[in-house]
Amino acid sequence: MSRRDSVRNRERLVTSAREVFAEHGFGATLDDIARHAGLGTGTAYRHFPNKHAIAAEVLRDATEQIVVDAEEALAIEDPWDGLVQFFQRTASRQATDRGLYETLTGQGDDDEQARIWPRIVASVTELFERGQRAGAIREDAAPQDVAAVFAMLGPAFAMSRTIDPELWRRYLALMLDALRPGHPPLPVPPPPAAALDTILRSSKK
Amino acid sequence: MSRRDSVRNRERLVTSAREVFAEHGFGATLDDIARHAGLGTGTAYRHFPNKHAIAAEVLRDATEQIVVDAEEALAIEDPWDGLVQFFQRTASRQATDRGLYETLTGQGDDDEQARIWPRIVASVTELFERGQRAGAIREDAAPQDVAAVFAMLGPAFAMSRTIDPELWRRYLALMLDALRPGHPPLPVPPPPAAALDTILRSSKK
DNA sequence: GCTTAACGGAGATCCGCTCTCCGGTTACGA
DNA sequence: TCGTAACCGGAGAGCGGATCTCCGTTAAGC
Repeated sequence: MSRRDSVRNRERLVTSAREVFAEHGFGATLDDIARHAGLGTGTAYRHFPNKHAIAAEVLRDATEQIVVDAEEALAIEDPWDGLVQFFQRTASRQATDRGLYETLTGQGDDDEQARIWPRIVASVTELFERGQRAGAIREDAAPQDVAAVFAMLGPAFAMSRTIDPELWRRYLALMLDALRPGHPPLPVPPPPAAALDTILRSSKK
Repeated sequence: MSRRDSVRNRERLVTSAREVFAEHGFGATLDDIARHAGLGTGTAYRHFPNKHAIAAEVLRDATEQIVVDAEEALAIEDPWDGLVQFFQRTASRQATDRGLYETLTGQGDDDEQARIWPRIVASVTELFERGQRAGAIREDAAPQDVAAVFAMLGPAFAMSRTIDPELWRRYLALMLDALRPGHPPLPVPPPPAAALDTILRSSKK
């Protein structure tokens, strides 16, 4: 049987990783995580072969929540309200969890992004098209634009971190206003749906 | 007197730097620039003590253009048309010049940003407030939001690079629609004007 | 042609991150 | 209570990527 301290330290590491990734993003070091947990690096590497392994464990919960957000949004009768709730909840999570933003956005753990992405896309597309059929969303927008909106919120999250934790709500509201009907037609067609996965990976080298 | 080949090589380096910074951003290496110019690293370091020095020379022209854009926009009678032209021209420059975006956004050369920033802010504030007085811009927007909009366009520029060079126009149009009057009030006040310089530095460590 | 400034690029140096190794410590069973 | 296996900690080896130097070679200018 395994020792009590070993079990306890593993938990501490996971908790620490959650906090460190949230605050400093995926660029954080396993050493950082260990130190933040009050443990040595050796201990960290005994429990997890590398950063990827511990990240996988931490990220799964966070990304899974996004899917839940989308499903809960679909349960709301009013299509626009549903979309707004989805955006707000999901954005709120990303505003306080830099690692989550990076993962969804293709700047973090590729495997986890690949795993969760199709499921998010499926739900969001449904949510979006429902809103569009109901006339709550402008005709010339496309589901792909949702991904773009989240990508563009990234800098807003960064500003929130240094200026005012709630600032991102202002810019999300701005984007939502733009998605309403009653605007002149958009000048360029949306990116092809097939490019959806590439959309956010773009900032990569 | 200095040798002709020396003069020629210096020019080649500057041209090369312009191209390399535009394509790969400020993270590019002096070695990269030298190789792209078809010259050796030693040559690069003889002409410029470090990356900062050559960047300063290259960036000045590019940032200066932004100021010109703003002034030209002020010369247009219709306040809204002026603002749109400013956004389109300046965004167009940034879409094709990654180094320029990074500089304006505080992810590149800090000195050059500090140098040009006040002048851009002055012009843009005037441009923006003129539009607002004319009722072309929603009441609850603020000049600071312009900086935020440019920050948020960053991911759109990245997408343009990999998907379609003109794609950023779609998302700029989206943001401009949102700046028009006739929307529900924004939920959070704009960042303080004093935070303007910090706004974009946010993505930094 | 000769002198000498300028060139080129291999490699020294630095830096930050990843991961290992092993002496010291501690939990747990007998 | 004691012995031992399991676990801990953190110094530092290894690695990769960037910056910058050094010096033998090249060619411009007279």
